[in-house]
Order: sequence, then C-alpha cells, then structure tokens
Amino acid sequence: MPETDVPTGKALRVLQDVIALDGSPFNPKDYSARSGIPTPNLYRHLEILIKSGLLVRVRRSRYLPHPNFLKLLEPFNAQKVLGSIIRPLLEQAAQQIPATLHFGVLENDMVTYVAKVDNREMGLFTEENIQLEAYCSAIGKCLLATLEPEKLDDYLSAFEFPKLTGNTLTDPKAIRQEIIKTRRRGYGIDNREILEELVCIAVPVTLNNGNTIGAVSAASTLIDLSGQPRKTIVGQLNDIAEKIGNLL
Amino acid sequence: MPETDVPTGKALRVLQDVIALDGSPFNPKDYSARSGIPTPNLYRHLEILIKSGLLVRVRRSRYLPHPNFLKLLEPFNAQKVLGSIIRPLLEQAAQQIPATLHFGVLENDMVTYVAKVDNREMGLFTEENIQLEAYCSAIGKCLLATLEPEKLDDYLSAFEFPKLTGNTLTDPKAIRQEIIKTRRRGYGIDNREILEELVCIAVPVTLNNGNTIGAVSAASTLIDLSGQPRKTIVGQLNDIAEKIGNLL
DNA sequence: CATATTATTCTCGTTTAATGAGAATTCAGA
DNA sequence: TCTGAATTCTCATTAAACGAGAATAATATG
Repeated sequence: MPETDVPTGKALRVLQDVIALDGSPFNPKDYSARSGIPTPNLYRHLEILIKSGLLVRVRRSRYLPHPNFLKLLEPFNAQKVLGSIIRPLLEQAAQQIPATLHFGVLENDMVTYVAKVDNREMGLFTEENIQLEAYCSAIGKCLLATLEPEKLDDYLSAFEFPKLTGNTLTDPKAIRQEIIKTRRRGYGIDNREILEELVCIAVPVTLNNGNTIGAVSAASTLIDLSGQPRKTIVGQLNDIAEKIGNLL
Repeated sequence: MPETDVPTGKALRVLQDVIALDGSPFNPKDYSARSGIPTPNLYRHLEILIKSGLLVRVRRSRYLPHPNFLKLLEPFNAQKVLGSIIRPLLEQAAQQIPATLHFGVLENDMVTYVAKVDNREMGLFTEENIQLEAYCSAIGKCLLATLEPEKLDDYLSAFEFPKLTGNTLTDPKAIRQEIIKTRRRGYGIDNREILEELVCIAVPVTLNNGNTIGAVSAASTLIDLSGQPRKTIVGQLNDIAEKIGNLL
C-alpha cells in the first residue's frame, strides 16, 4: 500500500503505516510482503524509528507508537489544527460571499463546526467547536450523503428527529429522500429547517483520494434559493471546497 | 537541542522537535539557529514531512502536526501502550516476588495503575486503569517525592486526606514529612494505610535522562517490613525499575 | 504604493546514508 | 533439543541528504 513516494528514506512511510493500523498489531513479515520492502530493510527502518523514540517494540512482531511520542501529541487537537488551516481560506472567501461561512465535520452522528467566519449583518448563533444535529443542517446532509448505506440506516433508526421549525423534516423516510437528493445534486440545503429565518447551502470537501472530510456552508437570512443565485453560491462554495481539499 | 543521533535524515529529528512544542508555534528560523541545521536544509525536512502527511503549514513560519496524522494516533492510548510494555516485565519478576506487582503513574494528583500482575494468594482489589489516592499509597509517595516543592505544596493544600485506616496519615504536615522521608531513602511504604491488612513497597522508575515516569510496587498482606526482608524486596523492585527504565 | 525584510525555494558538487540480496544469528515454541 | 520464524549482520551499489550560497517569493513597513 504505497503512499506518496517522498524522496526520503522509507522510514517515514513505515511510521505512517504502523500508526495507520488503528491500534492493531504490526507484523513485519506481512508488511514486508505487502509493501515490497525487503524484511531486513524493514527492520532497519523500525530500528531507526525506535531509536528516534517514535515506536516501541512491545514484543516479537508487535510494534506500537511509543507512549512518550503519544504523550507529546496529546496537546495537539486535530479539529483545532484543521480549523486553523481552513479559517484563513474562509476569511478570504467571505469577501465574496455575503454570508456566514462554516466548515464542519461529522462526529458521532453530529456536525462539529470546526471553523466559522462571520460576515457583516448578523452574528450567527453558531460557534466553533459546537455540535449541531446533522439531519436538518446543510453540512449535515452533505456528510450523511457520504455514509455507506448501513451507516445511514443506523443513523436514521437510532434517533428521534425533533421538529425545530415548520420546515424541519422529522420522518426518517423523508430525511432519507432528502439525503439521496443531496447526494445526487452534490450540495445540501437547509431551507429554514433549523431557524425560521435561516437558509443555508453546503458542499462537501473531498480530498484528492476521494475521501470526504467535511463540508463548507454559507448561511444567511438573505440567501435566495431560486435558480441562478443558488447556482452562484454553490459555485463559490465549490471553489472553497476545492482549495481546502488541495491543502489537505 | 540534539536528541539521539540516529543515522537517518534529520527529518525525524525535526518532526520530534516540532511536536515537542506542546502546541506552540514552530519557527523555522529560530529552530535553525538553535539546532544548527541550516535554514534551507530545514525547509527541505519540513517539505518531506509535509509531503508525508505528518506536518502541515498553517501559515508563514507556523507548522503543526497534520490533523489526519493526529486522527490516526487517536486510537492509541499512551497508558495502554506503556502497560503492554511493562506488564511482561512484571510477569517475569512476579516469579521471584510473592506479591502483587503494580506499575503506576501520577496523573492529576492521583495514581493511575497502568499495569498489574497478580500473584498466588489473594486477588487484590486494584485493577489496571483505575486511579487511587497518592498520599496513602506507596507508589503515590514515590511519585509525590519527585514533585517540585511548589507542586507538592499545591497538592498538600488543595485536598482533604480521608482516613482510610488507623494508619492513614491525614495531616498535611505529616504527609509532607513522610514524602521527604520517602525521597531520602529512595522507596515508598504503605504500611496498612489503605487497607488494614495490606502492606506495600514501591520504588521510582527513572529514565536514563533522570526523569521519573512512574513507580513499581509490591503489595501483599504478607510483606514483612522489618530490616532484611524489606531490603530484599526493595532490591528486587529496583531491579525491575531499572529494566523498565532501560526499555523506555 | 514602493521598499525593506524575512520566509522560502533553488542549484550544485560533495558526502553520507539508504538500499537490496543474501547469509548469519538469535529467539520462541513444540 | 530441535525447528522454523524473527531479527541482525555484511557489503557493494545507488540514491539521497547535506552544506553553502544565491535566487525568488511573500509579507511587513513607511
């Protein structure tokens, strides 16, 4: 499973592949076979990583990230870093789009707002790091649309869906239809489903490898959902999404 | 601030130094001056680390661990890894020492039991990952003895110290004396201060760089605290502690 | 807006380490 | 004790890291 082929020793690649195992054991022999790196060579990499304090050998054929290394990384917060990468892009884009811009990710079936940039008019109630329901938000719909069918089933059957406004969809079947629609057209809409006055459009942020990591949205009381204006906003959001995707 | 000089590109060293900053900004120029790595060279390392997906450039002169990288490491738990390194050593030692062996660390003024190995007789009430008060346990005393004076003052003045048995020290002054004593002689004793029947001896685990990362203890209803038997156990524990220290 | 400053990238010859293949050794389990 | 697997070692070859310096790009400052 070769990653980007960076022109340094392959030790870094090995490091990544060890930590990409989700806590499960790392078997040098298997890895050697899969990656094409000769076994003795692989052991050299492991030795380097161990001497560097990044890995530790727990027992024969089992290597894990070194506890000190893990401790060092604890103060860093993935969402915060993500926010600080994305916020400048939103700020730049905010000069073109008369709306509050958000970037959000799906976490435990909720949307976590990672970055927010306000714009003129109102200060929106949202804040960075808060979580909102997914089923009724534009970002949420975008992200639910990327779930595998079973995960979506789980989501739709595990919760109640409170009716926040006259427009909120509360019937799981209706929500599913809405999500399918979202997937088909490539963007999500919250047409006054959270607040009576608030309209929101969101598009997914997809990496070059195809993974969707979040979504950007424009929220405002003034968004016009009719034909051309809507297309304009979707286009602008897609531009931002593409920039974000390229950066990660 | 050169670390162990591993014979790979210095990229790994740069990586470590970036993450050793506790979340604060990484400034290439400063680092270049401090580390002696020429600036252009340093940028090469950063480029490699960025292409590898380990770091990300947040803005000019500010580099952070990449959120995906942080996410990958989330499933790993520093304490768990530590436990799986240390447990085998305890198991081996348990064949010599007729007691329950623990390894514990100080966390938020409490002792977290990271690894435990039971032995014949009783199954002790303790479990891995539970937390116990520090002031009345042998491991706790060892670790409190390594705190800087102000930290110890904070500890002694911030809490009440419940009397768990007839032997439990509850007066901050008395506890301080006991901790000073512990530091002087190099090992901690819990002489029936948690449970009436339970005696416990612990020694600190110190790395080659001088940092104390935790303590190992032997706990049993049968420990004899008189002269020679005590010395024997302390000696055995020190052997384990040294092995652990060498492994980390 | 022009300029000064600082961050970042590029170039190139040199040095050093990574690489692959194979053999040798150590280790864990039967 | 023996056996197969895990780990380390050896060495010639290749490729990449290295340092120094210059060149460019990006930001801050007046």
